Amino acid sequence: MQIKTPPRFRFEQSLAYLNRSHLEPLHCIVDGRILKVLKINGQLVLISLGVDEAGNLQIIFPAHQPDDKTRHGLRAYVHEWFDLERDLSPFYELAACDKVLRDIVCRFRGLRLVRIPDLFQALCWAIIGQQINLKFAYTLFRRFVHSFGESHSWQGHTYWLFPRPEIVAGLSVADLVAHQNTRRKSEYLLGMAKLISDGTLSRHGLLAHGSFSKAKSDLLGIRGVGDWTANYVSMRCLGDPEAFPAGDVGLQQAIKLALNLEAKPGCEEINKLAAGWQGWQAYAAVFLYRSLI
DNA sequence: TGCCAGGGTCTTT
DNA sequence: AAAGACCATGGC
Repeated sequence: MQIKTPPRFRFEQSLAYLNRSHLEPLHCIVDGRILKVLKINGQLVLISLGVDEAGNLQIIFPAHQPDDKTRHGLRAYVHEWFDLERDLSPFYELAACDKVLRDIVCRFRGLRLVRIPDLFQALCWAIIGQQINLKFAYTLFRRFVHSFGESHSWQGHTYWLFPRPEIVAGLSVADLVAHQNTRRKSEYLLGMAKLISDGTLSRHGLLAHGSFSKAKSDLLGIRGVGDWTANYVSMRCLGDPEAFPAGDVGLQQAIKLALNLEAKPGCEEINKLAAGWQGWQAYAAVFLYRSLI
């Protein structure tokens, strides 16, 4: 199966982002291809995703050939996963004259906003990652997936699906604290799982008003979701191009390196720089994150 | 070893 | 509204 790619797309750039931690539990990368199990419309499918000679995305099914409906859903998933439907020309124009972005965008040309289509997964990843270093965040995230997710083995390798909110909603705070989550974060994760499993919170519901700012304010109403998390989820899950987690220490670090500053810039200074990124703040963040790998 | 890490809530002023 | 206390644990 083939998926035509848009201009300004280089699979390897997004691949490098996806390959930044060997603790990543939801996919593995072998010989430039992503191996991952997905559940599309209730159908399990193992995919191997890479690029063909023409530079288009190519999906191979190592296990079972899916039916047409599943293929259709998979196509939509990949479009969203790599943000293929966005025309990035305005961003590249903007970045070419920006002192922070110019060099970085040149170095990582072709990178896309790699999205986390599943809202529950995006929220959990953000919450687990709050206030701890990225390596520890991956450790906790992996432990969470391996403990409560669904596994499928094929040819000696085990593939994992992210835990369903109904499963997590049935856990206790103690279950999550035992995994070295803080008590607070455990409460947040359980609360989130309950909101999603009882239907109060959904990705569709967040986007129903067609307004990203409404979605962001709805997210902010959830316990455990502050400015950083609301922006992170708006960016990675909802695809809001203007979402920008300004307080992020990683972004601060990236800007410090890009401008060769002596100290990390504060929120105020970052917002001043970001004023020139209107409409493309999320892409600025994506390239800044990428520069740290 | 002490500071830092892809923050957030709750309380106090 | 703004500032401070507290959370709490691994990484380096």
